Amino acid sequence: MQEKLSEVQQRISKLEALRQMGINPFPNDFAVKNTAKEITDRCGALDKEALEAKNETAILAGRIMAFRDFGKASFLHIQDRTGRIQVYIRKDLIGADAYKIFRTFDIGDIVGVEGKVFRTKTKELTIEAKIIRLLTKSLMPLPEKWHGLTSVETRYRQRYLDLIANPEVRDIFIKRTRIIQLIREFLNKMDFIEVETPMMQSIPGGAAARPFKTHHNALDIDLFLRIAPELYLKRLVIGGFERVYEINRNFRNEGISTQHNPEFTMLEFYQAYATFDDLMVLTEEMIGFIAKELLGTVVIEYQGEKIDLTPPWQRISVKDAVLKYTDADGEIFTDKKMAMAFAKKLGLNIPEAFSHGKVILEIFEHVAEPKFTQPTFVTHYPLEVSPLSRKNEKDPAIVDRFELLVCGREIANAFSELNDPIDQNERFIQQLKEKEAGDTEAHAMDEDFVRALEYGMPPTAGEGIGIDRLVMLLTNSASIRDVILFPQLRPEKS
RNA sequence: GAGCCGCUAGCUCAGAUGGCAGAGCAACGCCCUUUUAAGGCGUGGGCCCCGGGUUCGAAUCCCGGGCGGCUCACCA
Repeated sequence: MQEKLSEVQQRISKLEALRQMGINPFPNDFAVKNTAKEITDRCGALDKEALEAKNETAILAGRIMAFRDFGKASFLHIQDRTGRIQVYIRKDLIGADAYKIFRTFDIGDIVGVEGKVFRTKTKELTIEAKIIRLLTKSLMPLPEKWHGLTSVETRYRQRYLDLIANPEVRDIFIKRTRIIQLIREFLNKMDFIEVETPMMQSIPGGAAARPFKTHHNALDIDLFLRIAPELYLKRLVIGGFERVYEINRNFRNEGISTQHNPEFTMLEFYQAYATFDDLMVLTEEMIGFIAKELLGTVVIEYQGEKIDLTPPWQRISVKDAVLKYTDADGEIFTDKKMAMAFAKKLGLNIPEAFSHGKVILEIFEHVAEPKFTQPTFVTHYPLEVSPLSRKNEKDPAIVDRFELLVCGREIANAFSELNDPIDQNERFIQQLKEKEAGDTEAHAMDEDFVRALEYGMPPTAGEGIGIDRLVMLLTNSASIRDVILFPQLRPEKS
């Protein structure tokens, strides 16, 4: 019979052969004592003779990543959560029977190893195995050792393979975790408390975006996945949590790109008795702290650009930025018709229904936003596009708000919070008008939030930082999919 | 949603002009007790993304579809 065996079938045969010999290919009784890194740290400084004299031993486990077979001896590299280490297997040391079993092991199998630490001729720190045991049989062949896994689609769909094969990918996700830890460390030290607020909301508020809709059967009500936690966090400030933050997912039913994933992670924090000016300083300190702890420097490189995070960062108002990068007449900020005409001149296609502020914002985003490569706080956004922000004391057409731009991208958005319930109610009403005029992203009315404000919210400043984009920046990642473990893709089978 | 590019062995990739489906790694067999992209000799392995069409003949040309990437639009 010349039945063709696939590699998987070959491996299943090996597994069955082991079972025939009374060996469990999936045991769970191997007590791991060491890691690759711990062994390297412990023995890395010792030379061949010193190692010989000290008789250092190790018990560790990991996945077989490479195999070099010499007949009666073999070298392999195994990989655990801390890295790779070489293992040397000798027939005369583990015994002929054990060696025969060992020869059935494949790349990808997970093994436990016990032995002495030594150095080879080429000085590589190596475990000379006294015992090697199969802990998990792998039936699927791993990606190739040299090129690794490069198929972008497979990397995203089978992220575990990406993590096994590509150490730099692993690094990025370890850095992501570390960044979030550092944020918590920074904020906790400042007496912020971390909270969790609803992901399912009956009024999706706190941002201008299209939500995902779902339904609760028992209550028989439609709910929306949240687009922002903002209004709930402010309710907590009203409740007396004067410094509060949440790191969690937001969901927006919009396009997918290198900058956008339908679910993304946001840090939002609120500090009572602070202003948006205070938050600029806090932001400089926090991101500087993260960069220093994570990378050891505040001068980072992103996609070929040197980014200097040394404070203070440039501050410029929307108005000044537009005037700086265009020959616009100052009148466009007071006259909507002038603004529309100027936008048209720039080649922007702007619906008549857009508010004056939205026209200004469109102009700003078109002409100025891409210019800000170095970290820049763009301040004083138009009132109409900021329905939750406090008005500027001197100019009621603008609000005390900033966005942090790095490499032309928005990393953070912050403002002194509007805490006047009557003003807030009017702003919501204005948003409803814009919704009627055709703006699908206009903010919804939230009467319960207005009621909360009526009890009195202390003067507060709040900020949101897009964690995925921050991680992209700090890990030099070009696409948001490279910092999200399982980015949204279309299902594989149609 | 639009434009451009890609999809061939488990992985990484070749396969001008239409003419027997290829390499390296991985796998399998043999040799080899300090290698590290080990080496040597040999062997097996394919829904060429899917469906139509043109043709004596299609991985290759044409049409439709799927999935992915990039750019743009929307957005954070």
